[in-house]
Amino acid sequence: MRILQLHCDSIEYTPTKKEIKSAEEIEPKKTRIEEVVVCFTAIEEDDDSSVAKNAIIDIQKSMKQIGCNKLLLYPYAHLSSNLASPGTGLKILKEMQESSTGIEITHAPFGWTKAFSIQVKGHPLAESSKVFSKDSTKEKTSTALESESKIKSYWYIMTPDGKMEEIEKFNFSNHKQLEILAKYESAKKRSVDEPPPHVNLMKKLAIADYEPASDSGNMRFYPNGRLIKSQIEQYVTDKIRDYGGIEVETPIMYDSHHPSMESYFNRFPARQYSIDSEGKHLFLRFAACFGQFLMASDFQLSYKNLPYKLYELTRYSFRREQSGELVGLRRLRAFTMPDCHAFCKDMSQAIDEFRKRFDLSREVLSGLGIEENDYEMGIRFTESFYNENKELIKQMVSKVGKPVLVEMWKEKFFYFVLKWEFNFIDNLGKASALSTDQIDVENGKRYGITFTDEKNERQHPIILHNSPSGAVERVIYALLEKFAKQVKDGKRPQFPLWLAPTQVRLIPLKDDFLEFASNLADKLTEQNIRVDIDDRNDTIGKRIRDAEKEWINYVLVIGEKEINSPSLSVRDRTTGDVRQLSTENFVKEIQDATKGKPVSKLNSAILLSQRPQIMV
RNA sequence: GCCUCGAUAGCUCAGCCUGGUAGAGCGAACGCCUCGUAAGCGUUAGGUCGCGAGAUCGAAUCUCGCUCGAGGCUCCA
Repeated sequence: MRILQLHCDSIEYTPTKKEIKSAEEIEPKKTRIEEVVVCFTAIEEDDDSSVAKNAIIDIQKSMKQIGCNKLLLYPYAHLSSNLASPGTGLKILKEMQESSTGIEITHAPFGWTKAFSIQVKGHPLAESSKVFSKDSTKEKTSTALESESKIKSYWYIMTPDGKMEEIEKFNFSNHKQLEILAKYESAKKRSVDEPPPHVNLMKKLAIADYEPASDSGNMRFYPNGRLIKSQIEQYVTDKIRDYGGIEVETPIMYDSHHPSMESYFNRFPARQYSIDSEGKHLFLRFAACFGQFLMASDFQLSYKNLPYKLYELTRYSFRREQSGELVGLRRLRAFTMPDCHAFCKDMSQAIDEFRKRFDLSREVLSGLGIEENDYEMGIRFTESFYNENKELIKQMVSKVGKPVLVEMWKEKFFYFVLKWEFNFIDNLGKASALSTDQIDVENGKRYGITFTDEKNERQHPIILHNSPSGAVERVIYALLEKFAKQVKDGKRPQFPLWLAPTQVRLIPLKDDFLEFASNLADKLTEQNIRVDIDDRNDTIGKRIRDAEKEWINYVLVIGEKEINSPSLSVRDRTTGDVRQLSTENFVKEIQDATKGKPVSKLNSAILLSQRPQIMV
């Protein structure tokens, strides 16, 4: 709230014209007041009753000082560029008027254009300006964020045979990773004094980097990173569409005063980015839920259409995580999230679908190169859901084939009754969720999503929220952390061939062989193989070393021998050996290794001499 | 948000403790070399030492403030 306070001999104002629809209903007549303090007042966004009270107390104090007993509150928008909505403005103005004591107080009409003339006294205390804001600098937190810390959870380990053991009594000696997850989630543990290894790798492999000109947690992706990310995005999208997901695209920002948003806000514990635009208070989505639910609520759904699966790959979702929580590609403020919702007619259908998505998620992770022993499962449910669906839960745990972490809530705190996630455990013992799915029993109603059932009655669907891979950036993080671990164990890490930015590098020994190499490159490119040519004027050893540093799987030196022979000399990075292969067999080997995965063209100049160095 | 640490060439870093003309390697440009499976050689260019103040004859170096970044904590439904 901003106030310009003037001690006046007199003020005279005349309302001339309504400025806004919600202007006060008054008789526009000339008003004159003598010996008065006039407060030109702008009520700003975030002002509330406490601000009104503080302001009036402060004004009364100064009025006492100058010995004046008459106050005119004069709504004056021009003091601020961050005004509250007219409704709030008027409400707070009235609150100020009502909470005053022992003075004569009036206000000039709100929402009117007014003409005024004023005579200000000339003493030192006659003019002052004041700014009031909420006393606490405390951030607005959603009720979900606040209640999160109050949740009462019971922690168990469930073994593949379906037995639940209290976490304190479980013998973790053969389940070190699960122990880390359990300790990580249920208690707090451990201080690490080094940056996670993937941060260095993401720079050295020219995948991604921090962007100092943006907000923290908003990364830049270099050509290599863009290609890898794009391949993962395409793969996950293909898998979800095979499963039956229907891809859509929805806006990334929403009006926080939209009725469906306001209540969801309070059920989803995330901090948001806000954008003010033309009086609207917008926020950047922190999930794809909004868009898909709003869309689905406009669809005319029959039980015959269900389960109906909507899918969106959000580039991006935004969560304003606390600055200290951000780490490399593990935790970001802007991230790409495949999000697939299934609208189901009843719990039985939801559970059937839930099973399918569980299998889908395991398959997707495996296709990405993240295997079962790379992650640990966590499963969370309400006590009542567990009692009614023990078989489902036991079957899922048995499928994983190893003990899983269980969190059980006495009552429903969130909008879901069951949730599971696969957690990747990194080199520093940090757990982060990849795939996840939830059974949501609230949002169908909240968003007014309905379908017509067999009896021609309107019902709200149960909604599943699945991300079969988790955030794409986080998948890259998991892969890089896995690679770092392999390096530590003395192994040579390797991107799955379908993710490698360059799959084949040709090294012509001399310029004379460049043409041959180009022709070969064209041939391989036609077969959807990503091939480039190191035509730089460096020794053969140097160029092979550079290819090694880029983790390129196949290196082919092109010299006299190759030109005069039908076979290629293929240096295979996994072994370091050179093999003689015909072009056909070489192509086949690559196509077999990348079968069923998306293809993408090289995302850099084919000649290395034409590429800038990305020094990171 | 709290604590700790950091900021010097395009990149990685040395120099700072103990104040006195700004250093290396990599990379880049140019030239030599035309090479057979993890680093060939030479020359050159490239810096407002994050910003601001203080003390000093003199500051990359000491002191204070600020900005930005990173890690940890908290957090991660």
